[in-house]
Amino acid sequence: MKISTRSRYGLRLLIELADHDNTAPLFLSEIAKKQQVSEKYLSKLVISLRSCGFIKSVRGAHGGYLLAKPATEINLAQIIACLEGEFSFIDCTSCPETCDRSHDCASRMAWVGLEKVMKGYCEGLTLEAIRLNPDAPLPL
Amino acid sequence: MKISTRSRYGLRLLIELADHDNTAPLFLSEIAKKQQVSEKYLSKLVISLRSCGFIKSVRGAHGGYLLAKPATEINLAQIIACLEGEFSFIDCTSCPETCDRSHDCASRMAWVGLEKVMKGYCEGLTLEAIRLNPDAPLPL
DNA sequence: ATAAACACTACCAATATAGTAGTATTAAGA
DNA sequence: TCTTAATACTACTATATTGGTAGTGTTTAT
Repeated sequence: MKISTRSRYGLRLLIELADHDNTAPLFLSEIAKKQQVSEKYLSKLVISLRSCGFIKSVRGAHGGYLLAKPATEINLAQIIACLEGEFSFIDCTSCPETCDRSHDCASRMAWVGLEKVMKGYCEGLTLEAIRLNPDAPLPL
Repeated sequence: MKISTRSRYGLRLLIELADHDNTAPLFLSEIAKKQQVSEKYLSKLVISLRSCGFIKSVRGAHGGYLLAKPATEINLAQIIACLEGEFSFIDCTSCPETCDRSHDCASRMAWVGLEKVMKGYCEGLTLEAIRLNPDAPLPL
């Protein structure tokens, strides 16, 4: 039940972009260096982030990446959904057919509730709020 | 970020025990059959569940398993911690040393908050409450 | 033209998860 | 006391996921 490095690195990358003056693009090489992460690996993440509409890229020399929309309009639930494929803690919550006991499963109820709580928190937390690093991590 | 089958099966097994009259032990073979899961696989889970003090076993013929304490005194956070090894969504929350940027990491705050919310929910949900299948968090 | 940057595809390695096999131990009951 | 039904334990294998690399193609400022 660990969050993957995709989400971890991806969020950090977005924070980096949000922190940066958004008029000029940021090189991936620069982000990679600053975060001490493989540029090649990040280059796979940005494809997802771009297709989800969080960032836009500038190709060619002096290219790079910038946020495609204000950090106030991106929330953690969206970022996770983008990088993990979907926001789901267990398959039978979104797709009851994956298990034939879904119709009457006490344990499923617990998982559905947990996922709901997680989603609520993440939807309420914007990239901007994360970036500003509130010393109290505002629980729901 | 999926919950593992260990936790899923483990929770279902505990519910089975909680549903059962706790004076006589339940065979693992019976639980496995009822849940249509490999008995061998369950036999590994019960070792963890027993060492965490949730269940007790009766060896020999007519043996089996029963709850070691009331279902009201076991909560979901404990069950997850038992079966996943620990209740942790990301390593740097409980152990900042795993990452050298922990001291000032905006993204870490977000994960700490998420984990806190998850833990809060799970600690508040007892096995008994799960078993009783509250109509609360139930969309199918 | 050249070099700097992203875009894309394919692959490999490491780890974690899921599941199996087989043996040892315990205890009820004939 | 022998047999049988059950848990206890150790070791192994298979599969899936994750993390990461390699290499080539494309775009564009200079």
